[in-house]
Amino acid sequence: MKTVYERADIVPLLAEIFRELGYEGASLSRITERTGIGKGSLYHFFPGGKEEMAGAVIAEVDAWFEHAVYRPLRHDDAGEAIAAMWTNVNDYFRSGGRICLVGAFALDETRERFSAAIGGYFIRWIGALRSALVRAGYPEEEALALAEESVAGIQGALVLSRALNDKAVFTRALETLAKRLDAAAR
Amino acid sequence: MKTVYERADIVPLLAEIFRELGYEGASLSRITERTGIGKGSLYHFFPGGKEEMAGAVIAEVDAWFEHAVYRPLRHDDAGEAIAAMWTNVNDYFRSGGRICLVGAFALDETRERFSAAIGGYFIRWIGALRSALVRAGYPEEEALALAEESVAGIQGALVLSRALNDKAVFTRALETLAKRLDAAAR
DNA sequence: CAATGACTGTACTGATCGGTAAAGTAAAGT
DNA sequence: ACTTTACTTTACCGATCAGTACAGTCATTG
Repeated sequence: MKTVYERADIVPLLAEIFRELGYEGASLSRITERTGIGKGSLYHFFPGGKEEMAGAVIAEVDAWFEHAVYRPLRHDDAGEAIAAMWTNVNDYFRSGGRICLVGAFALDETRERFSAAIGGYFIRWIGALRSALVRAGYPEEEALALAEESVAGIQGALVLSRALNDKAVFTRALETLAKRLDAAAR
Repeated sequence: MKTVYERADIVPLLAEIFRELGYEGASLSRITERTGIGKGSLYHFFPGGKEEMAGAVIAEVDAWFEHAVYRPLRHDDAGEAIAAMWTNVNDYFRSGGRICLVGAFALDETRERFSAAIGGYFIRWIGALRSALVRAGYPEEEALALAEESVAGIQGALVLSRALNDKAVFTRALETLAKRLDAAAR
């Protein structure tokens, strides 16, 4: 028997593994064990090895956010896009049950390998949210500060809810952050 | 020539290494390489190996916060203790140049090994801050929400400032969080 | 049906992993 | 001076690491 994969099918599996184990913790044998995909196949799709795999995962995460969050924030109705951001973020991170791969990579030496991609992810998130807040009527400076605070707040909520093993911490934090943007808008 | 160490001298060195490389990334050979301490010595002080080393590091971090932050928050003048927390936290994390080891461990599977210690660290931080806020005049519920938000905000600021490689993000975030506690107190 | 090219499975490499064993060294206790 | 204790150094172990090589297997194409 022989199961045939496509690169696009593999990346989400890799994403889940890197998320749970981190870059160093995700060894090739654990990857093959949990995906059922042999080393031969992995190196066929990712000749650059583990680093290329992690790079592909970051790129896919980035693409998802770009499509589902950043672009709406930049171009759609500001209020709707911001509201959609909160629900999309809550769903994406499974109410705190899933962590942010990019944020996790930023914390250890893995950052050195992917600093451009990691930086870009957050820069664009903050920039897109800032843009929406400006369109919603905030002054430039306040919009930037609030955007930065919101993105940091999400990352912190992920750390805290995982540390306390309590999803409620995450959803509660998102609600507080969302209300702050609404409240300040009036 | 023979250099003799004490356990208490080694733990801070280990702390810096685990912080930078993460639990999985901190291999024994990299530890001996960076500290100059041989495996024999390490296993003499930490018979439980890497896991005991990381446990000792967490315990020391925890003890520092307990002494420098949590205890003042619980027993000293509320306003002063909160103000001291912000400056101590800013110094401890070197204005964002240093990450929170406990927070980093919470994000990957390392959490499984140390879940009790990790959970306790944050529970006590939030509890102590909550206590100070109550003494400062906040109603119980609001105090808890603000404490949780502050601790999460610090963790998020560390992630973000490291991702953007920009210490200003961290200090700015701390100022915003500090002002929120002050503002709500009036 | 033959040949091609995309993909998989297996077997392997040298390096490094966490951990162990024991000889060696220095200082303190007697 | 001799022993004990504390610590370091060196050498080693089996397991696992990332990565490579290549024969085998299939669907597609001519």
